[in-house]
Amino acid sequence: MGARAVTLKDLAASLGVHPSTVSRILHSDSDVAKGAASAATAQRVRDLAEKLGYSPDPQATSLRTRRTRMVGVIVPRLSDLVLAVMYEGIDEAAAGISYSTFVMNSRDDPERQRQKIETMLARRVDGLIIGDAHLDDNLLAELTTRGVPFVLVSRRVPGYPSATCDDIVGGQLVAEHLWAKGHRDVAIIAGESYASTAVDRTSGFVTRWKELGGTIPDSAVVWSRFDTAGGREAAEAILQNRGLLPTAVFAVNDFAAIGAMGALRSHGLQVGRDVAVVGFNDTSLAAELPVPLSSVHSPMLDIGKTAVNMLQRILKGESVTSTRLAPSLFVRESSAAHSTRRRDPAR
Amino acid sequence: MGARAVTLKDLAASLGVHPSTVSRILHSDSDVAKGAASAATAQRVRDLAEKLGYSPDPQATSLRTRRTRMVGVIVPRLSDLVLAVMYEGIDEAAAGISYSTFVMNSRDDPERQRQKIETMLARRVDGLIIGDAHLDDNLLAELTTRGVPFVLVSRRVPGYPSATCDDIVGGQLVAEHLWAKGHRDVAIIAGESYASTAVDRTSGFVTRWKELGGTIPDSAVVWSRFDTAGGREAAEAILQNRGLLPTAVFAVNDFAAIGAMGALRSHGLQVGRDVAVVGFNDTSLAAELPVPLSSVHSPMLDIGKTAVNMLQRILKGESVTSTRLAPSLFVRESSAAHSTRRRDPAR
DNA sequence: GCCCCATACCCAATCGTTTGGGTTGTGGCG
DNA sequence: CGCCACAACCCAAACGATTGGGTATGGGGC
Repeated sequence: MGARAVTLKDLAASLGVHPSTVSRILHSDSDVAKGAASAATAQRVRDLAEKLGYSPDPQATSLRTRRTRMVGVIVPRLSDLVLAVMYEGIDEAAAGISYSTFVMNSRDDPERQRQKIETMLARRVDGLIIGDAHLDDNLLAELTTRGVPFVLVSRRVPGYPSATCDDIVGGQLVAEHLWAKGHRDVAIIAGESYASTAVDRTSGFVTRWKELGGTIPDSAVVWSRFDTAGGREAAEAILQNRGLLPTAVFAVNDFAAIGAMGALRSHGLQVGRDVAVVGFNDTSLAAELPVPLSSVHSPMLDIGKTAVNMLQRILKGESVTSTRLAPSLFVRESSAAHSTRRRDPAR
Repeated sequence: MGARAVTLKDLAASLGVHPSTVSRILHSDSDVAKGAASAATAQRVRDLAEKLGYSPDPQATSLRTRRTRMVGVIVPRLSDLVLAVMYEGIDEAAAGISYSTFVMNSRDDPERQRQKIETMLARRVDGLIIGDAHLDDNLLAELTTRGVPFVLVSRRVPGYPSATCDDIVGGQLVAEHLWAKGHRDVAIIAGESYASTAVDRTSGFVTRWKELGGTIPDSAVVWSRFDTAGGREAAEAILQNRGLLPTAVFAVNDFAAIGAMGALRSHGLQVGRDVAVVGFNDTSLAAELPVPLSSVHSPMLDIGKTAVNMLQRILKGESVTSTRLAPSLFVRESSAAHSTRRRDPAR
């Protein structure tokens, strides 16, 4: 780097005061560091710091204070739009309280997950935001016993603090919508069973569906990957099952929904007329697709910001409770029509 | 954090040697730190370090060595799939040489861009990878005079080291493809004029098109945002222009292409039959869309990795030359058909 | 027997900040 | 006039690692 950065000592030397005095002055949030320096001196110090563009060395500060003001964020994939947006919320909120964030991709692989967490801890992050929690792993228990502060985001795991969308309610909204549109035969592309998002959205849907008087066979719930290819495969599986013939498909993720739309179209079905499709997350793409996709909006930015707030409180030693933010359904062309097709096993 | 981390001094004390000895042993990549310690001692040290899970404090190390092994990455938006994938490449390559990366979003806003760069420099990153370079800004010149090491990624600016796709060739590929399919009236959704990706892809297309004997009026080149909504608006503008009536549309970005497909469909045109559409980047979505989208594949992961390699060489003081990685065209249903529609001004 | 030279270490300064504890000097009060 | 409080500073020891120098010890060569 070009010019040697200006240090506290430099400032102190050129003003003829002691570094510690400069430190105290620059630190005090009050206008005058009470007891540390005269108002005049304080002003001189601040002026010079400003003029020379002094910025404290975070490494030195961290070394002394034992806090890095860095948080580690771990997500399945950053190229998953949903997590990318949450991360934007996280980063924005973190920047607002002058924290910096490290992100890493775990690809939802438990081993990689541990490894990434270790490298973040080796970097001495103050805490973690975990976006790839698995329901069936004891990683979180280990972190707790090691005393690592963390919050979950996107996915929840009972017993640990999390900021998520209320996925159960989200699933219910879809159930109510499809029921109201006259659908009685539905299938669910349910996502990965280790993710609470998938489980909750599915169970929310199924529970409400049954409350409304509907039935839904186990074979109508297809677990899948969250991406487009996964959605396509799941839809193929559904179409293969001659006993089903759903008039509507609920995919717990927009990308899976897009894949499903592709598969349905390949089978000569027109989405929005022959079959309804509803996704989840209301990613920016949903409204803009050739056939606009109905989707449950989850407040991804806010979820990210909430996670940061929670982590901040945990770092302060306060206790927090998990937050579930309210989703809302956006009905678009893919599921706007009333169901006309009746069950027709002879098709 | 729970247990106090174990330090060099701890290791030294419990083995009865001096911290500096431990440091030298743990440092030497060779089996024995030559001249520093006996093989036996070295082994004892390494064993204990392993057993106690010693990991050096990066803050302390950085303070002393004046290098943080962190690189700052700045992108327009991480929720832009293209940059997200490049970032994955960057992060992977960086992790491979035990560097960590900070990412920040500039939203392509020059002020925000500067501000984010300043906070990265305040964090004392060793270098920058810049993914949102504007052709018309002198930020890069400033960084150069300040002696900040950086490389550009995704977008290039003449005179600065960059790792990009060869966008000119990419544009040419599309021109050749559409020409071969019999199209003679085309429109371009050109992207943001401050981004080399947009400019190069467009000029590559136009140049080749003219070489092939085609003509393309200025009004057929519509500058736009890179996202879905931008593509939709641009397509609307093209359709509004009664003088055009293109049989094919080239969008310099897949998301813009998706938006355009939506607009075309709203106007009763069937993509792949009535009008061809070609995108750029070959994002994971392209192949999976209801109407699979032809797209120019750009090796995003490799671009990211290349950028890291280049930065590493710059940090070592070596000189580097910009790299342009070869694109390749994937033809899919959206542009597979031969053009049948002839110019029909009376439509 | 003496000198020299590896070998195997130890010492201490240093990176830039923070922070608990001095140390002056001045003014006010009784 | 003596004392005390207070303002306005200074001092020095950390934090954990690195690194350019020492310094004992022992063995080999002559």
